[in-house]
Amino acid sequence: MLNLRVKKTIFVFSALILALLALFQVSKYSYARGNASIEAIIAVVAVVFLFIGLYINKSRSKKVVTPTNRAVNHGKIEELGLSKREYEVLLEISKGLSNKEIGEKLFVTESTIKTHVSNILVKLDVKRRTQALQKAKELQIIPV
Amino acid sequence: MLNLRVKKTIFVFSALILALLALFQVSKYSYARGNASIEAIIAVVAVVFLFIGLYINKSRSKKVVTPTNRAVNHGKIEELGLSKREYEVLLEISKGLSNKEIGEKLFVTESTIKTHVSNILVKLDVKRRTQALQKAKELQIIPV
DNA sequence: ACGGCACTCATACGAAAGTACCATTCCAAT
DNA sequence: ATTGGAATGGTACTTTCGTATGAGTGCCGT
Repeated sequence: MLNLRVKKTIFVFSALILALLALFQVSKYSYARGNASIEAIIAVVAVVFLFIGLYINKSRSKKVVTPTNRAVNHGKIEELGLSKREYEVLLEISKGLSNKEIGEKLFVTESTIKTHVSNILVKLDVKRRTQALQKAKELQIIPV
Repeated sequence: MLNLRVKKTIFVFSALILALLALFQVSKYSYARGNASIEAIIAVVAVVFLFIGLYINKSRSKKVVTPTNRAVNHGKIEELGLSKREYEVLLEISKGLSNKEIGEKLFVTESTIKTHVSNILVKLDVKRRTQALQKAKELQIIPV
C-alpha cells in the first residue's frame, strides 16, 4: 500500500526529471541556433541544479529529523483504541491543564473530562495522569 | 563578537564564490579555444551546483536539528533556586510516580515529598505537577 | 557561636484527581 | 430499523495532591 508521502515523492521526482530533459533540449536547441549566449545557459543550469540540491536535501533532512523527536505515531493511537476526543484530552493534559480547565477549553463539563481521563488511563494501562504522559511520550503519541 | 560558526560560514562562502568564478573562467576559456563541448561544461556546472545546494542545506538543517532536543540546562536549575533534592523529586515526578512512591524510592516519608513538591511548584511558578512538567520541558531542565 | 539553609517530618484542611455506575443522545455500520 | 460505539454528564465515594504551619536536625560559612 503506497501512502501519500511516497506517491508525492514519486510525482515530484518524475516532474524533476522531465524538467531536466526539457532544459537540456532547450539549451541545445538555443545553442545550435546561436540565439542564446553560453553564459546564460550555464547560469540557468547552475540555478536550477542549485535548487534541486536544496530540495533533495530538504526532504532528506526532514526524514532524518522526524523519527527522533516530535511527530505523532497515529498507528499507535488506533492500536490503543484511543478515541479522537480522548486523544484531544490527552494533549491538554500534556499542557498541564486541570480537568476543569480542559472542560472549559473543550466546552464540556468537568464530569465528561473525568470520564475521558479515566478511559485514557485504562487504555494506556496506567494509574495517574503523569504516568499517562510518561507512557504517551514513550509511545510517541504526543509531541515532544 | 564573531563566534566560530560564523567565521566558518564566512570562510566557506568566500571559497565557494571563488570556486564559482574560477569555474566560469575555465568554461569560457575552454569554450573559446573550442576544446570542450558545451554539453560537458553544462554537465560540470550542473553537478557542481547540485552539490553546492546539498551542502548549503546540510549545514542549515544541522542548525535546525541540534538545539531542539535533550540535554539539561544546569544554569537554569540554579537560576530557579531549585535545590538538589527538589530536582531529584522533579525527575521522579516526570517518571509519573506518586508522592508516596517517590518517598519510597528516596527513603523519606510522603510528607517530605509533599513539602518538596510544594516548593518546586512555587519556584517554577505553577499550580500543578503536570504544569511543572510542561514548564520544566520548556526550560529544558529535564531530559526529553 | 550564630544565622541561614537544606532536608526532614507531622497534622489538618481543602482542592483535584480518579473510580464506579448509570443514563442519554447521536451517528454510523449492519 | 437496530445496534454498538463515542461523547456527554450526573452522583457518590475514595485517593491523591497541594497548602499552611510548625518544628527538629545537621551543615556551612562568617
